[in-house]
Amino acid sequence: MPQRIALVDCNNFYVSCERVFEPKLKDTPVAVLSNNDGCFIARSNEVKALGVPMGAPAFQYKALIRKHGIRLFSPNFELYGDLSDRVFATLRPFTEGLEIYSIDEAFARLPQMSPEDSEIYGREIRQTILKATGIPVSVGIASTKTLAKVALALLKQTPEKTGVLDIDSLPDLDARLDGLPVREIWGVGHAFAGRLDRLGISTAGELKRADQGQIRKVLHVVGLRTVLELNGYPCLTLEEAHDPCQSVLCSRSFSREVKTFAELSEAVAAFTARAAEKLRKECRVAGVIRVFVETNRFREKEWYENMKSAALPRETNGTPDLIAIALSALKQIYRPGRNYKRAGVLLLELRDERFLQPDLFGSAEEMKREVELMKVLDAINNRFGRGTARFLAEGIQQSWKMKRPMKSPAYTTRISEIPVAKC
DNA sequence: TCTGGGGTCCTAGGACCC
DNA sequence: TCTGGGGTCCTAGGACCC
Repeated sequence: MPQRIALVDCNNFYVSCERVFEPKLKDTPVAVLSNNDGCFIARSNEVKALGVPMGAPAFQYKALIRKHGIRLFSPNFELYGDLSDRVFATLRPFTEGLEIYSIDEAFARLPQMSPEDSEIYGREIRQTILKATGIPVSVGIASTKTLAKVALALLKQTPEKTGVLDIDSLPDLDARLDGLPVREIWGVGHAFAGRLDRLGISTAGELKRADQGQIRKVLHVVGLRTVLELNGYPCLTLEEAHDPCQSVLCSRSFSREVKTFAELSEAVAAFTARAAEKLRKECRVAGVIRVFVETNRFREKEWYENMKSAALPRETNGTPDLIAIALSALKQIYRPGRNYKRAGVLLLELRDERFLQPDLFGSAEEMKREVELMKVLDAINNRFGRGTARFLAEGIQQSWKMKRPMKSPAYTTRISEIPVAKC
């Protein structure tokens, strides 16, 4: 019997998180915007039905927002991350292996059972997660990851909202695949869909039956794997272990345009500090740091972007060393007279911090002191909130900082913000 | 006026080496 | 006049995902 893979996907996840703590928002139009309240990054079904696409800029929909009373939120990733942890902790006991794929979805290996039984099992998972966390999920079940994704796509087409589908329970699967646009397939993006269209392939069914040699030529091995998976041959394994990360990125758009080197360097220092913090949390050290800046690509006639990578004299995850290198890299790409809208810091060539060793001219003592200092810094910021203790280079006012005026409280992670029950 | 952020993997092409 | 072949490493860019 082939393996059973379930894809558990949280419905409209960020919106669902907000609704957990404001139940009256159920069945009303709700959306979550990106930082600076720029774009739609999550939409309730009601907002989707109004025709607001994913990633749409909010300012273009002002009239619609007002007309339908769409309730907007600034993003609250602290809340979403915590609820995500709870959802997957609830899911885990139902599975024989779990791959947490993103903040709102996970692949799970299910015990062997028939499609009928697996749907019953899926509904039990759904009920349990809903009861434990308040988050509604959908479950797609199949013999490969790609087909489990297809099951979810087919689920969305069906009017009856059971929320669970085992693809092998469908008597008319081939007909359903012929009705599914190829762009809906996991692994087929904008560019691949265009190339497939030129081959006369526009549906999932056609892709499944496509000539594999031709696919390999046009979409390379990545596309070939997708075709094999559609045919029930697993090519993508369940990645149960959390792979150590290969890179750490911190980038932000500014709330306004930034002109001076002083302000830009504050921002880059702050992003570096944040990236270093993430690095330490993952117990990694970086060998290379890359800094990039960008003007507003929607407005500037002469759009400017540039980046500079710099090797670190020794691998580290200490904020002061990283800031020093980042700022000297920034100096090389900063051009006066530009209006910068975005900047970022990328840490690369990461390694496990256990392999850290002092460089030829540094002392082990010094290194130890730095590690201790970072531990204290992280402990303070964990306890009292991010940025409580920071480096002067990051600035004090930080007036360029992104804005989140409509953010909900950190209901589940800050003692001062937990909901209060009133009788 | 106002357009997100964080990742991974793969390929192509150039530099360089023997 | 005649000017190889194979390998690795690096980087940039493309493609995908949520």
